[in-house]
Amino acid sequence: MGTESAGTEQRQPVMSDVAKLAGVSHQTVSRVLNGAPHVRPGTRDRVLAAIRELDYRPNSAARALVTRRSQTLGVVSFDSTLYGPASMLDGIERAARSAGYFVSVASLRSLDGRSVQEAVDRLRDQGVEGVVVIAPQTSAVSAVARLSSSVPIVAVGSGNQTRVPMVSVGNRFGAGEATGHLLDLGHRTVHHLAGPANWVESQDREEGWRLTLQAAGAPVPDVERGDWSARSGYQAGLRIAQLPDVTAVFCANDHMALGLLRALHEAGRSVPDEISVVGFDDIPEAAYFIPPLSTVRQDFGELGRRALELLVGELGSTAPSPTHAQITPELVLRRSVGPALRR
Amino acid sequence: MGTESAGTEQRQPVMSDVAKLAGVSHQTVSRVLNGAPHVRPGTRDRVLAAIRELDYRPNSAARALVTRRSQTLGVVSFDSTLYGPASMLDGIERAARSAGYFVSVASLRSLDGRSVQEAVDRLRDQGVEGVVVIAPQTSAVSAVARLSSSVPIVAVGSGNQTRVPMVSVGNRFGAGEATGHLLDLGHRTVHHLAGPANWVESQDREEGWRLTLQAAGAPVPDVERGDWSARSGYQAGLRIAQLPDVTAVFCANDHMALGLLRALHEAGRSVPDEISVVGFDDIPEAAYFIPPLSTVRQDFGELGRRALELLVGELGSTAPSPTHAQITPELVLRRSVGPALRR
DNA sequence: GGCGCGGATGTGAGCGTTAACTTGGCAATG
DNA sequence: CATTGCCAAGTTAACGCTCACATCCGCGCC
Repeated sequence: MGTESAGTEQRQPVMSDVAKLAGVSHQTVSRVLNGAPHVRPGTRDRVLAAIRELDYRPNSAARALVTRRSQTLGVVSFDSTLYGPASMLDGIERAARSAGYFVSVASLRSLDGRSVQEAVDRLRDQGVEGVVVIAPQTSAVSAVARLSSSVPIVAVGSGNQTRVPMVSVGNRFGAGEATGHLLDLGHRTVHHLAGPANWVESQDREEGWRLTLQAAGAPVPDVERGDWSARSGYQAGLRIAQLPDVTAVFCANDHMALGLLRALHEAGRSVPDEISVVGFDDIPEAAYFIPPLSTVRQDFGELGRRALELLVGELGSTAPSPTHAQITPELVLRRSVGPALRR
Repeated sequence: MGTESAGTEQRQPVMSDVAKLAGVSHQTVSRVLNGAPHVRPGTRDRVLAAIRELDYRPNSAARALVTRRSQTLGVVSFDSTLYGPASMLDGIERAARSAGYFVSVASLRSLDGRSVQEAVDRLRDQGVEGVVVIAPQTSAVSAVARLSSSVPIVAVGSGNQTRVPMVSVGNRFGAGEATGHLLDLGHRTVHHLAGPANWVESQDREEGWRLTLQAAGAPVPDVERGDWSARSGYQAGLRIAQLPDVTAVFCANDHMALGLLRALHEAGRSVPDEISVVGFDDIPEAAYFIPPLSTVRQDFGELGRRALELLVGELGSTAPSPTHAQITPELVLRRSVGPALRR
């Protein structure tokens, strides 16, 4: 008459249920589950059959408790709505899965260090074994650097911080390629529509642009600045369209380039005949802008994968080696660039 | 001389360490942690001080083991690189956090039912308390419906499946609004650039378009079909540009509309003078297409939030009530539409 | 002034698993 | 034929927490 009286109780089967059914001890079931040696094939088969029959699932909490390993990694992401972060998250998840890990996410509300610390703590409380931080703002990066945490952390996408292992894109290189190409086409100089000043990515791309101009002895125009959005690109574009001597613009990302293209279009300045435009990222839509946008391609998925690889390596060894992997971006030429006409 | 000899051992503090330091029993610590009543303020303070001093963190695995609650929800997502899924994921995560849950993600490799089952199982093995499935393909939706799972599931974004609680967008309504508006402007009929045939979203939008045309007694042209990408929109656009009598096109999403706009531009067919175009989604860039795209806005973040709300409700009650919430999209007018000229 | 009562705290068991031993065999060895 | 050694299991004890219950204390009551 107890609560267990009904034969078909709701209770999930546990290891000892399987053991009983297979006529072995629970430890043998554990051995089978973990692929431990010294189990006779026949025994193994009986256990596996029992597992199937009961539809037994090991309890991950119990396992985590005793092994002290949760098989879970955390990802801290700033604005996972953007194409870049979303792609990285995707890459990380796929890589994590094939490495046998689960992925738990935590979005940041704001960019300050406290928010990063909070997110990492949250993940840590959940018991993640390691954390990937996708937080390209300088403030966040330095926050990560001074993070007090017992779990391994790797940062992704940016920065030259040395204390934290990191995988990043050759932003300076990519910016240099874009700028250099425009100069080679005969443009006297190249204007720059930069990203937010507090993003490492912005800073690096701007630096790559500036250094290339200086190396070529070209004048360095004032920088226009946006916030990565098409809207901000449009507004900057309205200003740029007023400048009489602009013949080439390098944009820090494709979305702003989209806005710029529209502003130039409305101002009646033809791209690429009057003005050449190059973006950064190579989002899937870039090839379908009007005109198709030349841009610097970066492989976000690969970025995520490499970050995870780094993190898993970190987990294996006890040495917190501050590695710094880098991915090389690639200039993709489309119709938005052309030779300088007036000169 | 034992391994514990060093005063500064690595071992994470546990509840009994806190208890010892505070001069109470572990149970009292537990009470403080869980906000249980019957703890004297002074005692509480001593415990809190001890917790702070040791930087104690409760072990979530141990707690999950005994409470049988992991405080974790799972999200199954198809292509979290796309704007829609990424935004929903973001909305879900934020909502989950404020409801006190962690979020674990699992991306699908392919669309078939097996893959969905696999992802849900994976999450379940991890011990999630509930699952949100963002899987708009018909195959996935029906897979969810017949999913054998002990955890509550809600689907998001699509479908008219009754067995599973779901929150979706009024796709038919939105499509009808768009189509109706174009007809009101005097267009004899409206062409449709549809999404993949196996997506519920495509089907619903197509149906909304078709019904509106029929209700208005307008002829129903053959449907062009893409795969949501700008590339496919461009290719369809090249075909559409050949058709002499097209004056209005309703696209199943904004990305395809972008491709369409470029194809029309290249073919020398002016938008909106010759052809009006309406998209669906209102991605942030839509306002910066050339020309700015009229589209049907859907609030993905809200969608995610509502899905989570539904799931949490499901968790509370034992009754698996198949609710079906719906979000109403909104037509946003921009310069890509105009009155029909020839008539 | 003994009694009951409820607030504050302690005790012990158990969640489901793995780790570390222990125990039986049986074949190879001297 | 006793001894070693290894394979194939079983037994027991954690892991760190919460739950149910037991205990202690001081107070108001008749």
